[in-house]
Amino acid sequence: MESILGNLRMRINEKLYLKDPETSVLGKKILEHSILLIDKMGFESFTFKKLGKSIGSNESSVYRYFENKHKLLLYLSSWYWSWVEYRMALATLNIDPPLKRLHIAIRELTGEVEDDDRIAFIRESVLNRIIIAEFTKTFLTKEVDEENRQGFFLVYKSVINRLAALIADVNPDYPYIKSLASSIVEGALHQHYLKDHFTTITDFYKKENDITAFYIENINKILL
Amino acid sequence: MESILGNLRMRINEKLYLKDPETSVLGKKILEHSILLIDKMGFESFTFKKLGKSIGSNESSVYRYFENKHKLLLYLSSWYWSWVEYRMALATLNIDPPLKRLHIAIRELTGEVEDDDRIAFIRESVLNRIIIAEFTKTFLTKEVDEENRQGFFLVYKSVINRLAALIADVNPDYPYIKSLASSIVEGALHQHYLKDHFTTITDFYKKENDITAFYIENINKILL
DNA sequence: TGAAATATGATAGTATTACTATTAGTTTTG
DNA sequence: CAAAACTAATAGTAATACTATCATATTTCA
Repeated sequence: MESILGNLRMRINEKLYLKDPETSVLGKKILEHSILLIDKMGFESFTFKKLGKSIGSNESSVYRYFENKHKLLLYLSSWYWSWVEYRMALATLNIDPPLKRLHIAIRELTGEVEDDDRIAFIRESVLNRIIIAEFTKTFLTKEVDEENRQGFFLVYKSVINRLAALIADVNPDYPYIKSLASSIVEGALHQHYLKDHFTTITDFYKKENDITAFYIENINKILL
Repeated sequence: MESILGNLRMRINEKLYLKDPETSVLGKKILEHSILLIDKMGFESFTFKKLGKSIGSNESSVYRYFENKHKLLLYLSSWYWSWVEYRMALATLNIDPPLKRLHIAIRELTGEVEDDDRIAFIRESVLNRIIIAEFTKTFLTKEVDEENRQGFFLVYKSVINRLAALIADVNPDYPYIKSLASSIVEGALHQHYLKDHFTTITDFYKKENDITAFYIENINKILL
């Protein structure tokens, strides 16, 4: 298996930060509290001034780590997808039957997220809510092509391509492997959002979660 | 068939505007040029000041029609989904075989959009690009629940429920009818975006468009 | 027709945002 | 223990997202 399993540092593009936030106490506080604040007030209302205040520090100190809040969100997103990729790789490790491996990967990508206590300053369950509510906005911008060229979405695309590879192991003749993979990853976020805010257009309700079953049942019918 | 076929006025929640833009020359200019401007510069850079200038008018005049640019985008989105709903209803009219009717609806929802010359001040092909790039942002906000309660997303949900009804006609026993419908509507927008900006995670390329085939093939396998 | 109502355009003003720059103090490190 | 690096605080700028006011032009309808 790849080097991804060796350590718990996430793959994050260096151009996303000015100073690596994982290397200092203040940096980790910025990550921890930016997640909590964005979750609480939404990305549009979130500002570096408010973040500075909430960590007993200052706007200008936050700016020394991140150019702007968009880059910070890209950083948190990369962190998240890198963490998901790691969990996906780990969960499918040593699983030989391709279909079983695919199901396990889909479970990791579409299921509920629990906190990972190995990383104290990131609340993964909260970060997951941010990804559901805010991630799509990171690429729906006029700067996508330039930022994509700079590699800001590499980890996200890597997760999708990993899923695509597992799909290909099950049925290499299916003609839309990549679109199926990207549909599942994005669609799962969307269904989670709908279950919390638009219950009349999903079959899922707050507590009970069959989103994983929905995707597994569909992919079985599509590929087999 | 419903009253929707009787006239070409779109179903738009009255709380979305202060003064109905379809009732005046200036109002129609606001609609026409806001579409062109948002498409050109992206929603984040778009301002009422720039819009006023581009129509040879004034910021304050635009504010007399719309409270803010978010409401304007909600207005344009409602207009779009209302137009799609109308086209969907028309295209499936008098088509009896349920599967054929479903395929036709999916073609309307996932295919390329051409301008509708009956409405001079709306360039539907451009509005479609805006929906692909900006619509998702209209509901990924902290105000969703309140705005949903006010009915700002009724037309969108109506399109999805109409698709869900067509799915139920083909296979009423499928357990995830609504989620399948919402996945297709949102997923099609996403795949169109990917084909223009993230070619490594779709099977579709700029010119050639098989997005419709992707959804029809999948839904056949899922439902039959 | 002419007064009243309505619509538009222009300007000014406010609070907030998204920064940049500077400086002074504090902590780390070689 | 001196130099370097880091942090906090403050001030300042341009742009945004409005609100308010007023003058003028246009419409309407009595």
